[in-house]
Amino acid sequence: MFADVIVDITVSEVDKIFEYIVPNDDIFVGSRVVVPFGSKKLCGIVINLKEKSNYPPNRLKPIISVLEDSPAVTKELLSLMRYMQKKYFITAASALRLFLPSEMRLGKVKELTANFVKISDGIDAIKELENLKKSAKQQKGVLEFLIKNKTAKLSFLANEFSRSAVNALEKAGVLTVYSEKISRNPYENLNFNNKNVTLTTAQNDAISSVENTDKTITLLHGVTGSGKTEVYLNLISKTIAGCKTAIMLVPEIALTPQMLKQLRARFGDTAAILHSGLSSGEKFDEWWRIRNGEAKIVIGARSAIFAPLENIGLIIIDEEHDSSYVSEQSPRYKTLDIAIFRANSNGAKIVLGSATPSVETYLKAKNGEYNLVKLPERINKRPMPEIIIADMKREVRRGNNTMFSSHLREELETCLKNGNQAILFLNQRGYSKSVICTECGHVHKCVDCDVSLTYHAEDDSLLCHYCGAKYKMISACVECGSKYLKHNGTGTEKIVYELQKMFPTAKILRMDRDTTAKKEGHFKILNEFSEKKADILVGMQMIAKGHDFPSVTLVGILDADMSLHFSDFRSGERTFQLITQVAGRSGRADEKGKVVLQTYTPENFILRQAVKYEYDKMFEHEISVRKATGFPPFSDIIRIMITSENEEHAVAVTKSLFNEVSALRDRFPTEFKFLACMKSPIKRILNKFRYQIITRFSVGNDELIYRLNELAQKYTDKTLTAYVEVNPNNLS
DNA sequence: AGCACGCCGACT
DNA sequence: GTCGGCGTGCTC
Repeated sequence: MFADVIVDITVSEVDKIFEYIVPNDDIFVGSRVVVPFGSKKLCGIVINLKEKSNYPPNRLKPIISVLEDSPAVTKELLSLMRYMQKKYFITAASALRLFLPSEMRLGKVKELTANFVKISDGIDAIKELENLKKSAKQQKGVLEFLIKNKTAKLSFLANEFSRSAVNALEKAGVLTVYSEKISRNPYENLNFNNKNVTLTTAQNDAISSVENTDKTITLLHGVTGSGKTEVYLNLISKTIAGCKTAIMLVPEIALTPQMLKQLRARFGDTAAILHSGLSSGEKFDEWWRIRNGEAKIVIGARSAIFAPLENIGLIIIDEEHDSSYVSEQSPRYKTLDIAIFRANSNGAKIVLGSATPSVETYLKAKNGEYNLVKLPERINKRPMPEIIIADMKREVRRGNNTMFSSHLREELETCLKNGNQAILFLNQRGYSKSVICTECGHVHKCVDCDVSLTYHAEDDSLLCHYCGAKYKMISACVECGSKYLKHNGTGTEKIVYELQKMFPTAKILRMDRDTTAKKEGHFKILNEFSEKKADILVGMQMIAKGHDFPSVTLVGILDADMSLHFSDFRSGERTFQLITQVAGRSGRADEKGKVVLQTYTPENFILRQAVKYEYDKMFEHEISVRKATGFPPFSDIIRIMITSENEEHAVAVTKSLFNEVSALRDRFPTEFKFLACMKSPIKRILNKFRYQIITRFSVGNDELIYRLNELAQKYTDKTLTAYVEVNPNNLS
């Protein structure tokens, strides 16, 4: 027998099938194997078994070994691999890597073992207990425990009683110490409290709508606090009861623990967690629990969509509008594409949940392509928090040049006086956005990127937020030597500093990438805040996502304009989503929440709708603009990005690529709506110059996208990369 | 991606 | 005369 094998090398030159001789019969399609490849041994996946080979028999080599008794990759995932290969122009090997924990590359499988203790065979433990010396209290304890529980972890016994007591008993032959494979259990110290909830009529209606629709995808449009999570949990419960499995995706790793908590409370160990933040060992163990059917529910961030579940009945994508569902680095896949593929091959349903769906999704729901379900009211009919606009132009006119409007200041005072908590939101980390010389106007930039450096007061450094480079703070301008440097733009660090001056006794916490860098950093800060150990939490977008703080009564959005005037066709809807999400953090318990939204453009249409929670009006407005301008969802924006350390080379390649794409446009004139080439807005990152060709054409023209990919690949070599992005999240 | 094979310059 | 530079091409 012969096997078609994909070897674990992710370059396009080796993206083909290699044939091997199968030495014995314990092999399946999807099995992981070790094969000789040139002068090396490599790991590979069997994608086909056959009786005949096309390759010269004298050059065929045999498979060295089969790594597991059962196939690691299911047939469904193998066909997903082929789908992704075509759709995203990626190698089979890089698709397969998404399906397997990284532990399983190179065949370096580590299993975690622990030492266990049991009563030795043929020993009468009760008798031994009587024979113990009266002084041997610890040994007595160990024996009694083992009589009750049969086995125990050595580390547990050593801790609870004493290591020497166990040693003594082992020496006497009463106990045996043995080692056994164990599963790591991520978040095992989460405590679960199962509360029984009665569903509202709206929630029940939503559930039956998902169950009864003949459409694959349901959009669950529920305002913040409308109880979407309960709907998810019930749908999962019904899926499991029907002997099927479920995947639940949340936008951020930081949100998985609290979701897992709720799933474990209800479903126990059948819930598994899968995301890139787990240690590789944890990931490996959870992956196998899913693969062998022990776990039937998978919770995770984007990559959990590749969970090795079989017989999937339900896929939930919570906060579907979130940009994290699109992978920005290669392989650039869209989570919904994958979800639809898997739903189709399993006969599963997809539920997209959001308070502020992306306009693309909402349009499809309104057009009847998706089933649309609404949860228009908050649980217990709590009112939505009141959003007050603070006009910062007027503040400036009154001589207030701080980041705090008088309105926000007053609200903060009342909030603190009443012993409540506040959250302040700002989308800029660090102390100041940039450092500028007041004499010559030079802005200090990163050596490798065309990006201004952000000052971080914490360690008196300048940080590049694109490549992560860290520099010592300068004392004089590098251009003219002037000592008069000015900080431009305010970041979270500076906000904390100024807040502390305003409210000297208040305890303030800051949450951004800098303070959460350590493992479980999120947890620590959020816990501290929810335990009311701090009065004010200052942070970036991450604090806006799904965390519940019952005593928060005030939310301040310090700079609502920052995202609004971002030069991106999605900035309007993004701003609306952000405001709604942040506002949702306020007034969760009995007290009504308030939101102060600071802006220099209070007349802006999007802001005025956000204040009234008028999602539909925002949608109508956005969709009419997109229709008039031919932007998504009425077209796909395709960007070909050309990056190289050699600028001339990049320019030359951009030109020839542009000519080729132009020729393509001339052949399909009705498809193309726009075509241009230009320098990228950030023209250099990590010492690579960035040029781009931007085009818009008819929605879903996979054929054309494939051709552009072919063109881009043709120009890619060691010194230059060209790649295609479809509807990228940002165009910088 | 590795790695071997292979053809030209600086050295003991 | 030999060591080694990294260009080119192959891996079932």
